[in-house]
Amino acid sequence: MLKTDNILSFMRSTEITPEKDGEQVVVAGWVHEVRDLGGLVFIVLRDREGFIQITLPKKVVDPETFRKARKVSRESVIMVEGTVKKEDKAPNGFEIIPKKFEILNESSAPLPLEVTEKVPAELDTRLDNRFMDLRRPKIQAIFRIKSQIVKSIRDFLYSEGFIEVQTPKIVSTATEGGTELFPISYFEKEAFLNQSPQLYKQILMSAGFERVLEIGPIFRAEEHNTTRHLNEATSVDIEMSFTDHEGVMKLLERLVAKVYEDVIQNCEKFLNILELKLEVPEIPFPRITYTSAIEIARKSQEIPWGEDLDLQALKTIGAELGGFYFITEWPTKIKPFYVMPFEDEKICKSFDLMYGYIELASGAQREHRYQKLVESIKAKGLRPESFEFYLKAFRYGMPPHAGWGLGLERFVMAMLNLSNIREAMLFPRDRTRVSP
RNA sequence: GCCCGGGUGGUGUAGUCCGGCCCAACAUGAGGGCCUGUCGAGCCCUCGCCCCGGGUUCAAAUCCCGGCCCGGGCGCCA
Repeated sequence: MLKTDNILSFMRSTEITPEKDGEQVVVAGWVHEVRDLGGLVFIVLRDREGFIQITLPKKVVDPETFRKARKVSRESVIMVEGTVKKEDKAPNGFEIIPKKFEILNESSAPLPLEVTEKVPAELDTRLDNRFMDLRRPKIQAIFRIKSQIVKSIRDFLYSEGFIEVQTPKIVSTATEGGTELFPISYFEKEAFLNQSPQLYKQILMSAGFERVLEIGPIFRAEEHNTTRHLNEATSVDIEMSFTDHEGVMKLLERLVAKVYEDVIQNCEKFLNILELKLEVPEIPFPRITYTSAIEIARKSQEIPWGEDLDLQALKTIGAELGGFYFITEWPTKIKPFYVMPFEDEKICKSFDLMYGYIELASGAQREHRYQKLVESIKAKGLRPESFEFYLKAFRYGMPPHAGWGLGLERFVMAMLNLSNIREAMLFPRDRTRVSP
């Protein structure tokens, strides 16, 4: 029977070295492969950190253990107690000769996809069987790095005096216009899943939090079907009082550089698994105005001033600039109502952080003057009455403020050079997928 | 929403253009066997597939129609 003290004392693959030769250990994990040579059986055990070879010479191990081990199905969960043996012929220079070999849970066969990566699987098949897809070290590496990215973002922003908050995901109004919202059934009322914490983090500026951070889900009901859109994504949002767009751009580029530093320092193993070599991007990032950006885009297409940049335009600009850069001074009419215009009201204090042709973040100094804000809402064809809960916060002392929202999965995608944003989400929600 | 492309063993592909040589091939896998140094082990035997429904035809994986599902691009969007 399984002993609980074993569960508490088992070692992970990376904790064992050839120097532990002769020591008794307990290891646990999945049967990655079984190589049965007749009188000698090798079992490759896979755990969270790597692989361990379990070696069963017929003449050495007990016959019952030998029989059980050579018949165990791939991906079964096992716990092995045995002796570490220094062995140059074994991977990592050691192997384990088992005394006890316990099958904690037998796996069915055949498997829905190959964890060993001998046969590729399509993304759709992989996502349908994500629990197994995620067993592949390459896939797990993406989420180990994503975890580090989130930790790094938190650490950095906490050190800059940010307070982490949680704002509602169920909201009553179609907030910013632009994107489509998912309607939900909320008792007798109409409600939606929130597309962004924008209005709430601004209200918190009025509340005096001064610097807030939120990492949470956002929902977009767009019927897009591309490799860089999700219907549920994670947004890293910040809002900061007593600063302008320049202030939050500087914060953002420092954050990006810090995240790269931390990932390079702490995720070497996972970067190696992904065969990636990262460099900390140099800051400050180049800044180009919208007006000069369309000048570049005009090399390959017609584009009138005031139009949003389409993919073709962004590809032309991205090819010229490469890496990280900001596009600033956008036309006011293509940005949301809450952005602060310049003196010349045709352009606004809005910026996008780009990586190549991918938009990673978008931010601005916000309009904090009540009357101007109401006018701006009207100018977008929206009704100020439906924003009363928000506008109220601007009537009783709203400091000047600025902020941005960074798409976490897009950031992961950019850093790890993933070809599809779905790869950056454990259980992606797209146009057709709601399960698993 | 628009435009392309596609659905063949558990998985990934070939075959479809030009119907018959396909009661469908290859790899991986699964079941069994041999083998004491494998590390994508090797070798032998066996198992398993044409998305669904109509139609054309002597004959359909292949051609036509409808449906369902999926992928990509555009638009929109972060």
